[in-house]
Amino acid sequence: MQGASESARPAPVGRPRNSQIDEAVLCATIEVLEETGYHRFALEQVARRAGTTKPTIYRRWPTRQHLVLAALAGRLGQLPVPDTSCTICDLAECLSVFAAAFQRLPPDVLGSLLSDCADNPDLRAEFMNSLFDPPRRAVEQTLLRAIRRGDLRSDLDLDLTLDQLGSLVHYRALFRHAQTTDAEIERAVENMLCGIATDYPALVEHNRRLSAEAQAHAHHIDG
Amino acid sequence: MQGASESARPAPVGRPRNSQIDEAVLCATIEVLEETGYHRFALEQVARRAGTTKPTIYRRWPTRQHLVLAALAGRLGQLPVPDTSCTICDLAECLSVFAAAFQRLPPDVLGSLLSDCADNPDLRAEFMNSLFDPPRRAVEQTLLRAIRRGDLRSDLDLDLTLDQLGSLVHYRALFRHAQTTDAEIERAVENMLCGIATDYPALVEHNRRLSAEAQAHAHHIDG
Amino acid sequence: MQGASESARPAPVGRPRNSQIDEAVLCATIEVLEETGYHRFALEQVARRAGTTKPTIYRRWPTRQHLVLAALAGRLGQLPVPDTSCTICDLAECLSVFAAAFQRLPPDVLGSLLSDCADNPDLRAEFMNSLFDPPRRAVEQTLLRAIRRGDLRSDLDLDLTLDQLGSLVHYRALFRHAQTTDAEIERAVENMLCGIATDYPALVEHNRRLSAEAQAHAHHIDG
Amino acid sequence: MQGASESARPAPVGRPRNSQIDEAVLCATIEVLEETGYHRFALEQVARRAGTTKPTIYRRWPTRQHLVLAALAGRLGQLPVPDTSCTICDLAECLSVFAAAFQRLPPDVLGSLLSDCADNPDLRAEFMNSLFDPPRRAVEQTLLRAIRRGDLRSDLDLDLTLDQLGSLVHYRALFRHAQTTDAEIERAVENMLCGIATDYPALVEHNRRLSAEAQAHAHHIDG
DNA sequence: CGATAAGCGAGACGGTACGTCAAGTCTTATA
DNA sequence: TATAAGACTTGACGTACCGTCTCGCTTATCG
Repeated sequence: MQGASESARPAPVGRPRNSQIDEAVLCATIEVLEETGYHRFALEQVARRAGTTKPTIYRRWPTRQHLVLAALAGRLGQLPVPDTSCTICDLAECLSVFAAAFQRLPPDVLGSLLSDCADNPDLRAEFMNSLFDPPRRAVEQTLLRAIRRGDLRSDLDLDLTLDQLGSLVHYRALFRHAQTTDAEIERAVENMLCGIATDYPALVEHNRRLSAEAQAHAHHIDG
Repeated sequence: MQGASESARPAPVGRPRNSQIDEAVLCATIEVLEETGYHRFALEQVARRAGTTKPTIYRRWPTRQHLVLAALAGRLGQLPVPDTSCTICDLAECLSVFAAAFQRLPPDVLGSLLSDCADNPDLRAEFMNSLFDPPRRAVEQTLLRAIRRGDLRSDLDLDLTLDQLGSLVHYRALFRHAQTTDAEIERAVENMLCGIATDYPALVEHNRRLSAEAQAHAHHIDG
Repeated sequence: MQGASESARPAPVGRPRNSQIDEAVLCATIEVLEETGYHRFALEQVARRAGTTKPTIYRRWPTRQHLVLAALAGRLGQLPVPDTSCTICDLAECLSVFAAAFQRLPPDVLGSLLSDCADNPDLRAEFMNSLFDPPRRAVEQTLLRAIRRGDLRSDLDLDLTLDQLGSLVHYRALFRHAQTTDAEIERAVENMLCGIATDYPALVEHNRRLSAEAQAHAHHIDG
Repeated sequence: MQGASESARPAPVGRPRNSQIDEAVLCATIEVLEETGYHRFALEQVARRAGTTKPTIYRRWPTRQHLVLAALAGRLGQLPVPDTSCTICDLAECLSVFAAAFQRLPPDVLGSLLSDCADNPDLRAEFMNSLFDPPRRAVEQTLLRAIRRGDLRSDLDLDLTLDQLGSLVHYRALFRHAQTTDAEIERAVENMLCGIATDYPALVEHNRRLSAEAQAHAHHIDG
């Protein structure tokens, strides 16, 4: 029963929108973005390529940023979040899927777009919601499940850990300074889970002793 | 005899440049950047504020990007790399210094600038060299020292680890999604050094068993 | 059947141009020209004064020269060519009308504009067609009628005669070294029609004799 | 009595000017003018070609216009004014010499230069004095001699007649719409001396009659 | 079925900033 | 003190997109 729609949409009077245009424009947006980059990205080009015109585009997306955001979000789609009982696999899988998706993005887009959203809070929220959060949320859920399962320390700082894992997705997509293969992702997960120190307690002890000495030294000077 | 000319800089003939202008322009660049953001950043404004004109600016920096890069790099300056015998302190100190420096940068600049440098390899190299690499190199040296000292696993993947630590600097400067306090940096270093798993070997074992099962299952289906 | 549209103008698709802008710009052009002269003539001033912007002007006239040309040509308008049976009146009338029109032009425009058109043949042709030829053609037709009527010598060199009369229009407009009143025009026409010599045949005879002598002298020397 | 100052040149103290520079600059000016035309004429080009710099040029000629004027005037030099007892030869000779000289000038210079001088009276005077007057003065003297000799009508309007002859020099140099050969000059002189009408008195009579009729007609209407 | 309302292609419009060019002036070091 | 070199201020250039507007036309739904 669509009774729900009784109060719902504002009665579609007039000529209905041609939804093929939406698709054509989003598609053209991606193409132009890939060919010219975000700078030199001209809406007029998008319009021409999509076989339409600027006003028709502006009727659908209020700003260039909204358009690009929509196009990119569409491309990311609804990526699946794995849920096995294996913490290691789940993490690796999450990261792998998203890293692949982001590496397919045109290289200079993420940064520019983010900046262009900087002074409009709503837009920024939309950016975070559609491009930043999805991989983070997927990893977050995996981590929470692992904590509940007792696989991870319960006093975990989630945000922090998400950054340290997420850097493989966004950070590398932005700076493109290194490849992100599956092997690398596995190593990263390992790093994260078991640490990189050979003997952490020893390091802590050493650190504690130094601090004490430093303090004593300071006292000495003060006194 | 002007044997002095042996190192022979190109002989400063003609009216010398007024170095006060360099300073004034760099300074004005930062100001305008902070007030208007990178988009809306107009060279004419910079010129006016520095009490000079566009051609004079273009004589010094070939493009807007070069100018901004120079201004930001100048602001980062030569940050100190600590070197005590304590791996934990050194890492925390490095990250703290750089995180503070980057958090002082105008919010939307890093991303836009990066993108604007995308299609000019030289410019991009300069960006990486003056804004991306410094903190990474500092951390890298600290890590290498720690490996030599035997504090860290010798098979460490440096790039990967640098990302997982560097995310606190660049990644957060870019997305501004979370605070980066000293306490947080300490926690991050701890995460990195000792890992977040409660019992890593057990996780590995579990993972191995699942993989074996999956393979068996696959066989079963195939056969 | 669209047979009607066969002669049809190219179908005015898109938003039509605002013809008030054309007028305002042409008008502003004349004003700025008169106030600042052709040098110091700034398109930005014209735009501001016409209440519009540079791009809008460039959409209509491809170069500054085209614009100025159009403005001046418009001001000359379609000047009438008199046709009575009286050669004297017709000539005087022609010249008078055009001299008056050109004397109203801003003083430094004609020369500069002409020079600016020098290296673009099309532009130069347009200059000649709209500012140089009209008075000449008017006078030319008057002369041709007079020849047909038998009032003028049939072996007349038209171009030459046009220059000798036209100097009152263009030449004086350019150099502004002398007034051109109606009285003066009448005197000029008289000069042209009946000559300035008291006894032309005598002058010719004298000239012939001298030439002969000179030749003889030369012979004498040679021999 | 300024007798004292008669020897008194300004005391040649300091490094003397290198007069070769003057020549080189004037020469380079002509060359650049011929190659690029007056528009696109850049002082920096002149300086480079003359092996010197802008300030050195500005020390000698206060403006670009002064420089160009000097260069052109130098090229015209002191042209000779013929003086035989033959009015026809003298006129033709004068015009021929000057027409040749002006036709050698770069094509777009005269007009632009004239315009650029428009708003500076001194400069304009200098222009008139060095480029406009010389041929006119030569012709003027020839005409005056001819009047004294009784060859020309004594009530001659000199300015007017000078324009009608001078058009062959300046007017054609400006508009370049027609060749000026010696044959043409002879024809022009003939035109001027004996007129182009077949029967001038008849034309005058006709004109007088028409005027009378017109007046009568007007009376008729008025009354 | 014809009025109404929106969608649409086309392109004009007012803006803003761009990066470039040349003018004419100045400030050095050198001759 | 003139010169060579080149930095400097000034101001206009012509171009490129922006995001909005105004047309004439098409395509729906509603009265």
